[in-house]
Parts: sequence; structure tokens; C-alpha cells
Amino acid sequence: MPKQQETPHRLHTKPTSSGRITSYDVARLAGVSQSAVSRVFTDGASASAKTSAKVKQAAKTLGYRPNRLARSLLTGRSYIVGLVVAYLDNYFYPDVLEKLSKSLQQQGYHLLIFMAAQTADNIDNVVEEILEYQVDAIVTASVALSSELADKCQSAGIPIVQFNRIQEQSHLSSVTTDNFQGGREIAHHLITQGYQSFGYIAGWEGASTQRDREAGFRSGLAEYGFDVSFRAVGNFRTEQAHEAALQLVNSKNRPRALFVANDAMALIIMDVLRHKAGLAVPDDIAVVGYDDTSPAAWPSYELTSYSQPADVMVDKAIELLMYHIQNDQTPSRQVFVPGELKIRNSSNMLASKISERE
Amino acid sequence: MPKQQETPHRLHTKPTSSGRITSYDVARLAGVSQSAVSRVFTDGASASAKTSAKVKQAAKTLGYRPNRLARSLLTGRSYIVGLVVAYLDNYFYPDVLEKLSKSLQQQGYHLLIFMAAQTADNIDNVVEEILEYQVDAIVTASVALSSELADKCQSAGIPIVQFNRIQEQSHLSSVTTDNFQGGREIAHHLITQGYQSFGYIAGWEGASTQRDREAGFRSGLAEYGFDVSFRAVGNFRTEQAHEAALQLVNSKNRPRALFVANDAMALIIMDVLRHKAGLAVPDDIAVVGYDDTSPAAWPSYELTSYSQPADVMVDKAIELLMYHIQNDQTPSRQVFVPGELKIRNSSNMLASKISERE
DNA sequence: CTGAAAGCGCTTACAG
DNA sequence: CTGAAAGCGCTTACAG
Repeated sequence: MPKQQETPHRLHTKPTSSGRITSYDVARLAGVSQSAVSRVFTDGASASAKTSAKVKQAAKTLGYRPNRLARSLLTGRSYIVGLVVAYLDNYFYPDVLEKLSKSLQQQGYHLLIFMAAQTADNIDNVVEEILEYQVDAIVTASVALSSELADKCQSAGIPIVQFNRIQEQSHLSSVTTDNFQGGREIAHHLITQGYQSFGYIAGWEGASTQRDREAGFRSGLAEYGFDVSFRAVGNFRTEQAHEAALQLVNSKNRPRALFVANDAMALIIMDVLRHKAGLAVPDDIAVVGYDDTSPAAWPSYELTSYSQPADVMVDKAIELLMYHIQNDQTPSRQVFVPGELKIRNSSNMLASKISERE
Repeated sequence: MPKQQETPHRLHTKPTSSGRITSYDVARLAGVSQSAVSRVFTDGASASAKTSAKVKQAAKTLGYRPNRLARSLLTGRSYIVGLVVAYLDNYFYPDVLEKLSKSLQQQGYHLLIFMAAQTADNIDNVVEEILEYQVDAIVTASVALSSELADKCQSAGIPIVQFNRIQEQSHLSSVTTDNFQGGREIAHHLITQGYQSFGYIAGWEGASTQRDREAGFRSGLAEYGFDVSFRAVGNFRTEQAHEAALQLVNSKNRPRALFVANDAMALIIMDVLRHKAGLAVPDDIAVVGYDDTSPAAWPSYELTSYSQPADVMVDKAIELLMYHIQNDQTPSRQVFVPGELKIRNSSNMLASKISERE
């Protein structure tokens, strides 16, 4: 029976009309070769004005757009950047994500998102998956990779930029503020304000930011002979920050001034102090955060905080990214962006006390 | 000179060692065909345990992972979902993004992010770009597409799910709460509380959420013979919400109760009322928001708000997405997720007034 | 400037 | 179960 061939094979005899419009369809309509179509859509490739016009017209008629995935197979460039991120509930990161995405978009890149838990073992699986998408680069925000995986990416030629995290052992590029210096300035500020006893609420102890902020804070206190008399761990999580605040409230010797490792926790803690424990900030206890996210400036909080300028950090991250994408196997760089202590009412003892003393 | 051929052509004579490890490399090491390697990495394809073991061992040795982009060329599935989003500074959306990303990740999909301004003309360009990436579907959060583009995506077989926005003319699937009903319940709540004059701060007037919330609010008031006596536009932007609040404060006949089109604006406005105008909430003016984002529940605000359950909405969006990806040209669906009025202190007149009256 | 052709890394009927 | 081969949609030397 000659009819047996009627059902076409799915793979080998795909009819032109089925689904996607390709450069061949455009070529046919424009009366040029497929190569010509490709050239019209390639920056810097040679095509006469006449050809270009015909092709563009045909493409418009058909609604053709080049397939970036097919292109990437040939060029080795996907124009996809993988972003690994863990803490979207810390408002610093949505801000970073927005700015990073917009800037990359302007350069023709787009972000592929991978959410991860903060613990290191999980991150590696996530990154392995990213590699399947042939990303041109990876940004890890607030998470750390194993050094084995970092090596693997390096040998695969996929640059990695760490955002707001730094790792000595793996030689990865990074953008951070100087967290040690930030912690130190906070200590000096509180001492200058006249406070004499100090507490610290830690973030996740695997994080370089947590480590450096605490070390800087302790160092800054030690310079003037002070120490941390209360410490609890909030792990950068709101529920745990809440618990840490309760520990603080119930502690025998509550410190007079408290440094909390980031704003997200500091705001929660201020609320507990004021509304659950009936304490006044700063009159009963001063509070300082880190990140200077927008709620820190809200009149209900007026939280003193060390700013991490997201826009500058993002600019630097993109510079690093482009630098590594364009130059293979270049040495990594650690970029430190200057931060700044934003002094607000939550730590302002002098404003009230000095006037009393005068 | 025979030396002239020394530099290899970049394209045609790529040495095996240069860069990526392919299925051919694995095949060679494992002593099987390239097809066999492919099958081992394809769910449901037939491969003997022996072959599978050899291939997996070789892949591990070489650090091989299949190239998803190449795969997608054949299968027509990229496992990429495009997300268009405009308001990451409204904390509702980072929450949505996180949940959406995590859920999709579990099903092997990943989100490619496109930031857009809220105005419609811009969105179309963004979506055109998304299509180049051969996404399997598009989620538009808080933005609206032109109906031409919606048609184009439909004919290209790319399903679109609108998140927190609804559009009658273009027949797109959508997930929203019932914003009209939400506005109406808020009106009834405020009336029940005993308030008698009402203000409204609008979001961006091109947004269906804004339109429906306002219409519902006005309808709910009208049922009891009330009307809106003050109205200003905040456009869902913090700076403009701030200005709207100042207008309110300086208005001749300030309303006794205020509905603000979303929490992000409502929090800003509460701060202006309390800290710039010295007004008490709810004693001088009641405030209600929409979204029930986490800051609404913070003790400093205690903002009454209509909840949009992000997790349920995301679950529904993913159901719609998968339904449309798996079934071509299926009719669109409008899913309404039940919301709930969360009554907090910011609108609680009775708590104080009743006790006074008794 | 232009077309024919090879090939990017993969999947999948086909025929053993 | 397995290998040889075609082809997804594109870019890019090559030779006119």
C-alpha cells in the first residue's frame, strides 16, 4: 500500500509550517540564501543595504527572531549569566537582583536564577546544574562554593564572581565592602557615643561577611579595652533573630549597645525590644545594623547601619564579569567597595544625654 | 611555504581538547557509541546496566554534563521559563520570585529574569527578547502585554501566565486574588468599625489590580451610602506615595479612614502620617493596605491588609504553566485565589472606642 | 557582497 | 540493547 508513508517521521521530515520560523523561511521569502539572513542578524557581518532591507522585511512579515540557543552552540556564548542566591527575604538582595539584571540586560545578557540554601553542600549541585545551561559566567550572591567546584568552573572557562562574600582558599573574584573595617567603625562609633557594654548578634557563621563584621567589631572594641559581653546567633534568619532577641532580653547583664550582623535581623530585634520587652531604643539599648537597606531609614526605625552601596557593588561585579568573559584565564580580583556608617537615631546617645549633662 | 596552514580554522578543525567535554569524549573513554552516552543521560531511554555504568564512570572522570542548549534544539524544550517583573521594591514580588523559582527548580525548570518598567510599550520589546531564548513559557508578574504580542506568543506556542494581573481583551491565563472582592471587604470592614469618611491612594492606573481594588472599595462603600472623599495617586512607587501622603495631610477635609492600594505604599504613608504629621494611627486616621507582606505584621506598623497568599498563587501559576506547556493550544484560564482580610491595629477603632463608650 | 557547505552538541527513528 | 546517520537552527571560513 503506498499510503504507509503518510505519517511523517517526527524528526526527519518536519514540514516547514510546523511551529518555529527559521532563517530558511526568511531566506525563501526574501529570495536570498540562509547565510545572508544570518549575516543580516549578525553585528559586523557584511550585507548590502538591499539584502538587509529585503531580509528585515521578510523577517518582520514572518515574525522571525534568531534562535539564541542555536547561535550559542556555534559561538560558544549563551549571553546567559547564572545567579545563585539564598536570601531574598533580606531586602538587600532583591535590590541587588534588580540592579544586576537591568545592567546586564543593557549589555545583552540575562540572568538565570538558582535559589539555594546557604549551606555549602547544596550549592555545588545547583552550580552543576547551571553549567548544563552553558552560562557565560556565574554570580554567587551570599553563598559559597566548594573549592573543588570553583576549580572545575575555572577549568571549564566559566568565570565566577562572588557577590558579598569572599573566600580565601578558592581563588575567585569577589565584590564586597570591607566588612572588617565596617565592624570596626561601628565599634568606634558606639564607644564615641559613650556606650560601655556591648552585645553582638551573629549571622550565619559560615559566611565571610558574618566573620569579618564580628572580627572587626571585636577588634574595634579591643582597641579601647572593651569586649563583647553578650552574644547570640541569628543566622541571618528572621525567626532565629527573634529568638536571639528574646535571649538578649532575658539575659542577666544586658549590654547597653548592640551590633546586629545585618539590617534584616536588626529590624526584627528592634521590634522585639520595643514592643515585647518595653525597652526604648536607643535610650535603654542602642542598636546598629549592617547593609543600610531602605527600611533602616524609615522613621519608625531610624536604624544606624553600615551602608553597602548596591549600585556600586553591582557595577563592580559587572566589570569583573565582563573582564573575565572577554579575557580567558585572567587572575581573580578582590574588589572592596567603600561603605559608610549611616548614623541615625537608634544609636544616638549623645543627642539626649549631652543636653542633660550640660 | 607549507607553514601557512599551521593556525587551525576556528570552526572546522577544533581539537578535542579545546574547552568543552562532549558526549563524544565520554563515548571514546567508555568505549561505546555517542548514541549510547546520550541514552544514558536520557530518562526512559534504553541502556543496559553495564553500558550505563561505564558511561557514568567515564562522564564522572571527565566532568561531563549534557549541554541543555544543544538538547533543546532537538527536543524543542529549553526548560527555561521567562519571568517579566517590574516591582522588586514591593516585597510581595521577591517573595513570589523566590517561591516560583524554587518550585520550578524542583521540576527541572529555571527562571530567566527580565526587568521591565511598568508601562506597556516597553514590555513588548522585553518579551520579544525573551522569545529569542526559546523559553518554554512566560510568566508576567505585575506587567501587561499588548494583545498583539499575546497573540504572537500564542501562535508561536509559548504559553503566558499573568501573575497578579488580569487582562480581558487578550485571552491570557492569569492568577490573581479577587481584587474587587478584596476592595469591597475592606470597605465593609471600615464601615463596620464605625468610620464615616474615606480616602483612597491609588496605584498605577494602568494596572488591573489597582482598577479592581478601587472599584471594589467604591462599590463596598456605595452599598452603605458612602463615597471616597479624598483620592491621590501613588502609582505603586514609594516617592509618589510619599507625596500623596503629604497631599492627604494638607487636605482640607482629611478622611477618617484610608485604603492604600498596596502595603508598600501604605507603610510609607503610615510613617508620614505619624512621624511627619504627628497623627496617630488608627486614632486620628485608620490605614488599610493590600498584599499582607511581612512588614505589615511588624509591631511598629500592625497594618490591616488584604492577604495575597504568594505560595498558593505560585502553586496555581505553576499548575497553569505545566498545563499549557504539556497541552498545546489549550484555552486560557483565569484563576482566582482566595485572599483574606487580616485585621490589625491600624484600622481598629472599636478596640479603643467601644471601651470608652461602655 | 554572496551562496554552498561544514559543523556546534545533542536526540532519536531506523535497522540490526 | 546498540551504532550509524540525519538533523535541530544557526555561524562562519571559503571561494567566488
